[in-house]
Amino acid sequence: MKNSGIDYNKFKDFPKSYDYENIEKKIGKIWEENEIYKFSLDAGKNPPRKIIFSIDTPPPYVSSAHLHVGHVMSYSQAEFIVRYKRMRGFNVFYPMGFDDNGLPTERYVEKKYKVNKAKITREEFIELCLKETKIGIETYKNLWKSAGISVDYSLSYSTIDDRCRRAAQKSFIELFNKNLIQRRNDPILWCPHCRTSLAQADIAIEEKNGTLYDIEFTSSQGEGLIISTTRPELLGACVAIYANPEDKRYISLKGQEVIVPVYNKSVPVRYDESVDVDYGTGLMMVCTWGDMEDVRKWKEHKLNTAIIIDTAGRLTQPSGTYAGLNTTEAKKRIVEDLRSLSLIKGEKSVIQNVGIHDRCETPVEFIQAYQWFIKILEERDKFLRASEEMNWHPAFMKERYVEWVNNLRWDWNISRQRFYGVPFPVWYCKGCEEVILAGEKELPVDPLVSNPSVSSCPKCGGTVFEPEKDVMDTWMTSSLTPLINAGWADPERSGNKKFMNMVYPMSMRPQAQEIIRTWLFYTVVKSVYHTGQIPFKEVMISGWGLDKNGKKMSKSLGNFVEPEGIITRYSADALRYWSARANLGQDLRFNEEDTANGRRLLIKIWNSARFLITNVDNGFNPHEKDLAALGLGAVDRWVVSEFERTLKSCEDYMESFEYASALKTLTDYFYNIYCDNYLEIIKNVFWDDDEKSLVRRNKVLNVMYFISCNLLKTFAPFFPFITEELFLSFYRYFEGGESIHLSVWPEYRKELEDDNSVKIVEILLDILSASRKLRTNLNLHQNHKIDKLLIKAMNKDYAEIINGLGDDIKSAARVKRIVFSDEAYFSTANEDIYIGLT
RNA sequence: GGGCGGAUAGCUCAGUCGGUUAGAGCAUCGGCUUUACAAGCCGGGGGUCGCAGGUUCGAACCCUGCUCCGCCUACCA
Repeated sequence: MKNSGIDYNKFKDFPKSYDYENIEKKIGKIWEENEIYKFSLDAGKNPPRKIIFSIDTPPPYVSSAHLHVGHVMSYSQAEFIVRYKRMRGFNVFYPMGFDDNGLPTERYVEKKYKVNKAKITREEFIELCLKETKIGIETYKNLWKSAGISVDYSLSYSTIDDRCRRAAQKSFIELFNKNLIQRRNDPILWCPHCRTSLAQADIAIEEKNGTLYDIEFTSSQGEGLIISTTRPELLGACVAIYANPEDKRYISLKGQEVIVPVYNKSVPVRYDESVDVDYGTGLMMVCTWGDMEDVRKWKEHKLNTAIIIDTAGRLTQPSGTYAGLNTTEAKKRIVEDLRSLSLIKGEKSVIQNVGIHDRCETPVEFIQAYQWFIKILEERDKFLRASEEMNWHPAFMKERYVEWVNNLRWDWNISRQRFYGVPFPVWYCKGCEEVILAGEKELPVDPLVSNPSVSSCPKCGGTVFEPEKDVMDTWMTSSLTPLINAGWADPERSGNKKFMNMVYPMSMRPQAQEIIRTWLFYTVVKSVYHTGQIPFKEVMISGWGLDKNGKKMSKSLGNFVEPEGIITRYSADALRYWSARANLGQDLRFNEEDTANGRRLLIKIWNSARFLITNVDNGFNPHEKDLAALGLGAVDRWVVSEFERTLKSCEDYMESFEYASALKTLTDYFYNIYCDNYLEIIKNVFWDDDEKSLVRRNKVLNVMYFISCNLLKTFAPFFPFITEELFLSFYRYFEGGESIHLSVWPEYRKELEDDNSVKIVEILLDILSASRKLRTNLNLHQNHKIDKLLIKAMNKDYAEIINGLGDDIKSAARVKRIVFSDEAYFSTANEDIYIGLT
């Protein structure tokens, strides 16, 4: 690049301190104004970016109030890799979505406005949701921008927008046509608080303290039978008594009926191997339905049905006097009644594992209703095979996925009896219940406001249609993010198979560990079903940000650290430094000290660059000659050689997503080799004005430029702000280009590795280290110039090397002369070399 | 009950293929301020690598068992 127009004088005024607060704001603006991260299919002439690297980034859900540094950690860790890939010449496709439909948003709005589903109209509710969605998106964007997340925000999608609704509905129709979706009247998981059905993935397990009651039933022959249960309120729903077929105590009950207390109804005795002989009395009551096991027995043994709980979790008429009570109240009442009948024969405290709805923590019940299911149980193998085709980082995270798939119990129920979600593109014929689907061109459609395109039922000719009122599970949409990003359901892209093939399967899916069973799994399901392909090639799973005591940060615990304050006090780059300290997939405690360390590193980077910038001479041109052609001294070759090794190792780490080790390698080099040794050894050349120093100065400047510029580039994925600022205010004049983040990653040049220089400089470093120790022992200032450095070298080769390094040793040890002398008494790390100072 | 991860210096964490005396940062202690940086530099001290066995010439690392912490999962009602 031509550099005759450079104003070298302004380099002399380079700011002494790094004003991160203002500079980060300024750089953020520059990126935005110049659209540095904008995706374009034909992006980049220099360098040409032919291969697309596409990222399926998590769309955060609307409630932005819960954001903490752990989120920044997760997004940053993925972003280190993205920035690295961008500098490696990939055309980065990095869209950001916002997950703002479905129950999470509804829950958030319910809490914030203290409303509930029963007391608000659908329209009012949706309006509030849309309002909060907008606020949430803005808050998120601002935070991600201030954290330096280099997404192309013009590619944003929101899971409630037309595009996403179209995709979700298209997915439904396609799966329906492939016979992978069906509507069934099944017992399902139900949240009495949200009054909606749920899928297995929406359930969390919570340990609760409960009571195990021993209740006396009566056999048809009048014999008392003790049965232990934690749910006496379900007595009215009891449809059978079970024993283990091996249990001799109860063989005689075979064929008998048992009288359920309070209700005085007869239920049959059945046998099943799943009954634990040693639990309680070995007798078990089975209800409609207390848990999944009840459901299984009900199905397999075709038991009677006695439903006594309604959609609000209240007992119904068949429960008799308990009708209208919720389960907790009913339990209390029925226990009182049993007690007065002397039928409670014992009780003890137990810890139960109760399934709760993960959004509202209400214990789930089982009810029966027509629901839409996506078949997943019979296709497990496909989903397991898909996991083999993806590269998992870290590898052990795959196990969690495999475990989940192996433990699936239910097909995926996608029906939700809620308001704010994507509607099913479905009507039912009133005459024959035939399912009428919307046409693909009509999408997105809301059957509550539109009519089907057919005027009569193709099956029975009926002309009256009922719209499906339920909405789809929010994961029905977010499971499509790779396809949404690829324009799979976009009419304007429909002719452009080429684009889809370029970005899909996505190159990388970064995400947090807790949504492996939901987002990751469901995305695999959809991809396999729709395209027969895996959705992405690389899976990158981050750990959690923990608080100081090792607890997961969460709003409810009140232990979360807000990123904004940290960014203000320490800078976004410093927060990213903390994020880079955890190995991928490992949880990391948040420690303000670490961000302070990050800030120290940034300041050091600033100052070391400043040392170069303020010392370049007018007309300085680092590209005049190749480094190798400058006739460098041993120390220069050493620092370059070590850099090349560092670069190689950094690259290898980044390629395997081990950003933490990459950064560690870089900072070790930067501190120990470049700053503390190289700069300390050579800095004399800027103080002395003798002929020798002047000649040396030019070489040193070239070396400093080479190292610091390349090091800056390798730091850029981690610290995008400070590296950009330094690039724009200095290096750009020699490198060209408009952003360090669009510049080319340094080329590893093996020919610059120089083992000989490393060996030679090791001797210098041994002497330097010993002289520093000696100065400390003598209470001498490290820079205080001393007259003589005494050296005793008990090996001829060493003496020769030391002679050759004379100027550098004098410079490094801050001495005027080197004298070989047997009076050198102070040992160095090299047992054949001793030194002394006089 | 099953699965996964973790336990290394006072604290937060590295530790690659099993290989010299187990590392870093912070903290701590001592020293040093005109000459990139005191938000700095130089130096020191600090470890039974969770416990117990085993394999090996050699183990923080591999094997077995156990303890504690975290997460996921499960039908002891």
